[in-house]
Amino acid sequence: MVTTPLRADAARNKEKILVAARELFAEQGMDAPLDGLAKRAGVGPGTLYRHFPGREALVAELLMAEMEDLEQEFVTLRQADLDALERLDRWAQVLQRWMTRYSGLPEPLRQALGEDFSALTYGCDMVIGWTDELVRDGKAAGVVNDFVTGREFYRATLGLAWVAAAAGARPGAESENLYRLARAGWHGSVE
Amino acid sequence: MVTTPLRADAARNKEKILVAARELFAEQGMDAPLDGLAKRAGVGPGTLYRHFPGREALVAELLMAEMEDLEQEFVTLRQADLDALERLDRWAQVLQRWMTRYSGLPEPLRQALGEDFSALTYGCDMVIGWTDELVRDGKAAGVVNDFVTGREFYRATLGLAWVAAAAGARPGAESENLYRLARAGWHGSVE
Amino acid sequence: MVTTPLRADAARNKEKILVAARELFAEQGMDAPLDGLAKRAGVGPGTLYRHFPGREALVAELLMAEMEDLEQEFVTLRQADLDALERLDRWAQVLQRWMTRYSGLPEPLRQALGEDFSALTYGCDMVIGWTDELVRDGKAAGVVNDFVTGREFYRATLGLAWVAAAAGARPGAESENLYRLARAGWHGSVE
Amino acid sequence: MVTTPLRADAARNKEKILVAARELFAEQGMDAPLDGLAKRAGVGPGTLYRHFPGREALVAELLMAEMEDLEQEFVTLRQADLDALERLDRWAQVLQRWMTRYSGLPEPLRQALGEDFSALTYGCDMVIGWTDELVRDGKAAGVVNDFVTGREFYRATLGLAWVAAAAGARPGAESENLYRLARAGWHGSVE
DNA sequence: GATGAATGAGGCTTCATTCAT
DNA sequence: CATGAATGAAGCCTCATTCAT
Repeated sequence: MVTTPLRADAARNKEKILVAARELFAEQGMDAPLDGLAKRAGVGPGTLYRHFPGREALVAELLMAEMEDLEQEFVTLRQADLDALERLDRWAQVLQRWMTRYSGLPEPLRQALGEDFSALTYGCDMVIGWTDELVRDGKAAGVVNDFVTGREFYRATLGLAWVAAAAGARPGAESENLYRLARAGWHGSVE
Repeated sequence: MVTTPLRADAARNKEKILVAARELFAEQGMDAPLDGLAKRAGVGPGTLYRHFPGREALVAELLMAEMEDLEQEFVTLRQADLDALERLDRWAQVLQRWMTRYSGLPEPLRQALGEDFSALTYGCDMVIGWTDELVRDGKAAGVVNDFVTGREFYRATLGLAWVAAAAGARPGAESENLYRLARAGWHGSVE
Repeated sequence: MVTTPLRADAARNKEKILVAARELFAEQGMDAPLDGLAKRAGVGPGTLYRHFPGREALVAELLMAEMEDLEQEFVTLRQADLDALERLDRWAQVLQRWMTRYSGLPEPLRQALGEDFSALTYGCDMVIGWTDELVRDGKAAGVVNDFVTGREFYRATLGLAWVAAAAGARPGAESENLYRLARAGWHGSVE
Repeated sequence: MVTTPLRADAARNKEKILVAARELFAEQGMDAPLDGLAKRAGVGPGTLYRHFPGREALVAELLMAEMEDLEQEFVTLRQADLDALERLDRWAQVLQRWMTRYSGLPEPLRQALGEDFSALTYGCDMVIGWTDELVRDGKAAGVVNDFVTGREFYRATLGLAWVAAAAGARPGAESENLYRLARAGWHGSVE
């Protein structure tokens, strides 16, 4: 992918938009009106549109930006002196945090799962790939159930992240238990 | 709650609306425009609003109507000559089918989880109660992990039902595995 | 065409819209913004949209309303005690007045000529039919060139009406001459 | 009007724009978005605006460029060994071709007729002047009606060119007749 | 001078909800 | 009560035009 470097002002605006989007999406969920986003970023709707033709493109870029952090965490985790199970535990948490960083984010992530090509699939597939790597390690180490794949792990995490993010969800014990359930799911021996 | 009995024509209209809603929601998902619903039911939007002040009320009533079937299944299941694990397996399937009967249904169900009072909470709490009963039986029989509650079971099922309903989800094996994962979650011994 | 009679308020609004449209189109031409029209009529954009889904529908209705007047003139003319030539002269004037009643009207009329079905074709074809009747009479009376048809007559009139309506067109003699030219065109012998 | 000669690159850009405009206008009509024009010409919109402050200026220049061809045809025609009537016939065709070279061109031409000063008036007046010359010859030869002037001839041609360009206009006979009508208009006797 | 990013006023629609009939 | 018309706030997008780089 060849990307001509952006002009200074364009880069500045794009950044302003992304910053504003992070705030706005965090506050109002990911289907907050884009016009409002433009206003918040202090740019015209046309500018927003120039940089991101449609919400999906925006979300994709937003996630890609954060995916670097995610990759960082992945790399660190892989190199860490931990056993496979511990790694998966941590990765699950990392994933969940990533998936719920913005209210409403799980929705587009789920959608990406059902599409072969979309602005998001590329990024998501990357994440699934990382997950799969850890899951395979887990299986090799005998701490992950046979039938679990990286994709399954990812999907389950996504689903649980989604429920856990219910509006007035009691924090603490409840999320805890949900996670234990999932963990038992991929780790626990069956029967 | 004292409810004055509806006039015959009013009752008929309400019924027409509910019937139309079932069809419409089945076709277009639960956030289909209400205007279209009114038209399909052959009533004016005003009438729709007289009976249901907002979409949530409508959904709640719709679900309550179907909850009778669900209760029926619950009762049957409880009386069936099955062991606790088998019961839970079947219940999980029943639940999942119920949760995905309409595309978009999981969303309001999740919302209800986070609210103390809403048109849906009453019905959902009932379902959770039934689930809890089976879960407790399961624990008593030693086939359900300690930390799992009916509420958790319900939540996990909801989350997984939601992911499983991704647009172009490959049917078959994939959903299968997701379910196995959940099952291992509440059933599987940990460590 | 079965038309259920409009409810009083609907009829009132529709009328308000048509009245406003007449004013607005007369002032700003027929591609004046519809939002502005709604505002001028004192209704919401939704109301406008309900009555006329798109500009074309509005224009068509507007013209149909005025076509009644036109038909009236046609009928009167046909019954009048005039020779065929005189009739055509008058009809040409009537036509031209009709075509230029609103600034910008010729454009959609021209478009209708090129379409087989559109909101306007029906009305236009009616007008062309009337014109043809008079033209045929003219031919029978030997005052119209052979090769001229009602459609041609209509088209020529439209084209000349369009030029004549140039923004700052000098009124008077100029239009006069244009008309004489057209007249000589279909009538043939020059006085 | 004193024009400082353009720098070589500027001249090149202007040329690129005009070339692109010819193509674009031919494809999409004269109200094609200027953004697209700039892109097609491979220049920024700013450059476009530096050379042509607005669409009208561009159109004017475009036409002026093509007017040289037109003048060429005029000169040739005048020197040709033809009688006055034949000349007018040919000129009418030349004019019409010129006026419909781009879809949507008649509109600005008409506008120019109503303005005393605009980017287009100069060019148009020139064309009208040539027309008038031929018309006067025609009158002298007794083949043009008295009341017809060059301006009238031009206007009638424009109007008929405009109608003839209706979207789905049946080609052939229809346009033919329209032309015969116009011809009979200025020439008077029909063959 | 050239570039192309930014602007921002509108354009058209949609739809939950209210209210006249 | 039922009806369905009206409301009007948004939503998204386009494009002529200006201005920072």
